[in-house]
Amino acid sequence: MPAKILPTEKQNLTADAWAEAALEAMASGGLDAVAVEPLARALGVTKGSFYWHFENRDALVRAALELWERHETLDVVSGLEDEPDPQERIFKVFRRANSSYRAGRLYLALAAASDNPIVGERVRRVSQMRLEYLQGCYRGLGLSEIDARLWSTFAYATFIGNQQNCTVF
Amino acid sequence: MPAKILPTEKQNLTADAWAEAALEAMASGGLDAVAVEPLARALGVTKGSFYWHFENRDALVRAALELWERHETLDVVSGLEDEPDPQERIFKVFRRANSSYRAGRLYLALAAASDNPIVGERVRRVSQMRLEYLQGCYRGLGLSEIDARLWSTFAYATFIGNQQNCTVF
DNA sequence: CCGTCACAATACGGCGGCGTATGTTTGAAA
DNA sequence: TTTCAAACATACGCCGCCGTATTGTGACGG
Repeated sequence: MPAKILPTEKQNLTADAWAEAALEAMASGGLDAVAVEPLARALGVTKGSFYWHFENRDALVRAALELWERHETLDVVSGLEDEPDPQERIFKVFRRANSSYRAGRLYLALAAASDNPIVGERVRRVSQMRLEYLQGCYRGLGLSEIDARLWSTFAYATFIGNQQNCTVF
Repeated sequence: MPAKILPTEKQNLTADAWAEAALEAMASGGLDAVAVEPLARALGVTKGSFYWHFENRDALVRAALELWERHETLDVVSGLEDEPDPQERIFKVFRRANSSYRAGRLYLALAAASDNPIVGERVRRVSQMRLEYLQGCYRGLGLSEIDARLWSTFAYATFIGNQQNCTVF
């Protein structure tokens, strides 16, 4: 949210605001909760506004996923380039990823909707980027390629499972 | 499916058949895919049949969840009472649970829909039963109460995360 | 042969979301 | 001031699902 400071108090909606609201809905109600009219009501506008910003509902889903992918990659990996120690990187990246309850619910909803081709492609890409990053950290610890792959997938699976259990309970 | 062998080839639908179809739909399309009319089409009947067997859609969801709970408890735990070795029990229970791809998708869909009170209650109960069973196994290995709890949750989280990754990829 | 009962088909009204077509406001440039 | 386009509102038709009410049908006991 760039938060443009402009004279008008009543801000016009941006496409990113819609995408953000779509993520919010997806986190709390799954992919099917990304519906135009309920979102419009939540944003205090009508869908006449929506169809100016987007072509249709699928375009909104795509935009939301792109936003999510950016958040997942930038917000987690950024700020770790100046951290030289791989062990410290692993700690920090898990701590950072575990901080948000919403992120867990979001990933769970997206994983459950991964049969949808639009969602599935993005989810697989994000998962692979996470795994490759982790694998790089373990390689930095001196592990072989195979061992790094083993331990990263192991650690990631434990993380995902714990996250899923936390959102269920 | 008791598979009643009766003269009539054209079998009448039972409530369990509807519940089984509901589970099938849930596994491949989430909770919202449990819709009366699409299920009726899939079963080759009309919804006029459905509303004779069930009060409404929620009743179907409840029946499907009960069926799922029975499968999860009976199909996994049954046949392990004659296995005395806890280590062997842990092996077998994980192997058995990992056998079905559909079960993974089902649990993922249910976990994603656990904000629904009907679903959430059942999911939490099943998860706890699984955890307690695992904890019992680890206790049987000689671990203390605390250690057994630690290792069982750890193992279960790894299992769940790996299962989720497998359904995504 | 006839009721009747389990099971299913048909028909209907309602609701909510999608997308479109067309107004209406507003800010800023010309 | 006029003009124009961005941003939103309004109104409409369509479709899919829910639930109800009513009717239909095949099997079985009497």
